Amino acid sequence: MTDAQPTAFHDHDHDDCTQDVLAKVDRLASDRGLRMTPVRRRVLEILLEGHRAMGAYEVLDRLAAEGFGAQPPVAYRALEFLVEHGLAHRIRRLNAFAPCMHPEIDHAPAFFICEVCNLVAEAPGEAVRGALDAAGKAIGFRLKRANVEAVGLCPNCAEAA
Amino acid sequence: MTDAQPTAFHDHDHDDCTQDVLAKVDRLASDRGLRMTPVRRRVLEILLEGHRAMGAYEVLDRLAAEGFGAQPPVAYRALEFLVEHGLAHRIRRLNAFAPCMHPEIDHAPAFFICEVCNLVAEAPGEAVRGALDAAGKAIGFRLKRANVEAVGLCPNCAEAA
DNA sequence: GCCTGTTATGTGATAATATAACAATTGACA
DNA sequence: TGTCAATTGTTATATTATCACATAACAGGC
Repeated sequence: MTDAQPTAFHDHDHDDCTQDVLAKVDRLASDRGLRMTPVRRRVLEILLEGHRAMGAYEVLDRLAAEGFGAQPPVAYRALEFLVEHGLAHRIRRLNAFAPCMHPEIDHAPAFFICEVCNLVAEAPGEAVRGALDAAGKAIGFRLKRANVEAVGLCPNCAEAA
Repeated sequence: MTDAQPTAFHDHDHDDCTQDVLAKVDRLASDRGLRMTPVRRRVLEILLEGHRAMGAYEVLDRLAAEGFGAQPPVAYRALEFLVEHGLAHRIRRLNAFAPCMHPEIDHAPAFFICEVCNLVAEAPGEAVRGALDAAGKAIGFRLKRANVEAVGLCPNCAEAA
């Protein structure tokens, strides 16, 4: 089951939120034999610090400051690993990355990006994906992956406006 | 009304297809007072040459070869103009641009990108958009724009595989 | 243990994509 | 025809991403 309400746009205990995801990831990594090396885990933690998408170079700066390698491939490789294994998502619209909030489930996420506060929420996208599948089927397209990214105002910023 | 079947993945008279879009654009431009200057029109024509997405620098090379300016802003500005007025779309996944095949109608396109032959089809995305709207509404998000991009195999390449 | 193939990391260099800033030109139209 | 706004041209630079190759860590067989 997926959360009906993504936490991003709501007050919540973010430490809990983070720990929850990390715990899921640890379990999942040992189940699947993924190697959560120091860089990779640290990158995920960095992404998890806020419900924002982070550019590779922003991540890289953090890594470099902490004694990891300081060249772009260090960040890109870790990010690629996370994305590849469903532990993070790439938000194309922002040329940035966000942690996956549901690493085990919900593998058809839709992203809602607030253009004011830059918060990014990962919402269940099954219905969207269903519609997309149907549209693809209608034209004989064999759909593998999709990215669905919406831009607009989050509840808080919408109210403020 | 939107085409039920996008032409991209099917045999068709591409000259007709191109002329059709250009004619619509001309009409629309004069209706709305858009200035289809030489660069802009040429860029649109270049995009229309195939049902592929084209990078800004690829467009730029073509422009430069034809005597237009040879610097990136020349291409980016024309592309931005086209996108802004709904005459082209930006395919974030590819860092590239595709002509709009329905410049007047269908303003919730979903894109289907073939990972083998690189053809890009613009399919009606009303249903997808509807589902996305609903998902957004459920979390109180005021949706402004969205990009929906699917990657997979077009009918031809799927059959070949 | 220790060799060995594989996977991961570090580093330098560079490619590809995109924008800022400002000058020169063109077009609209009073 | 003068003037303002929009467009184009050009230089420079910012931002994002990858290549290529060396070094290090790890896993499994022996």
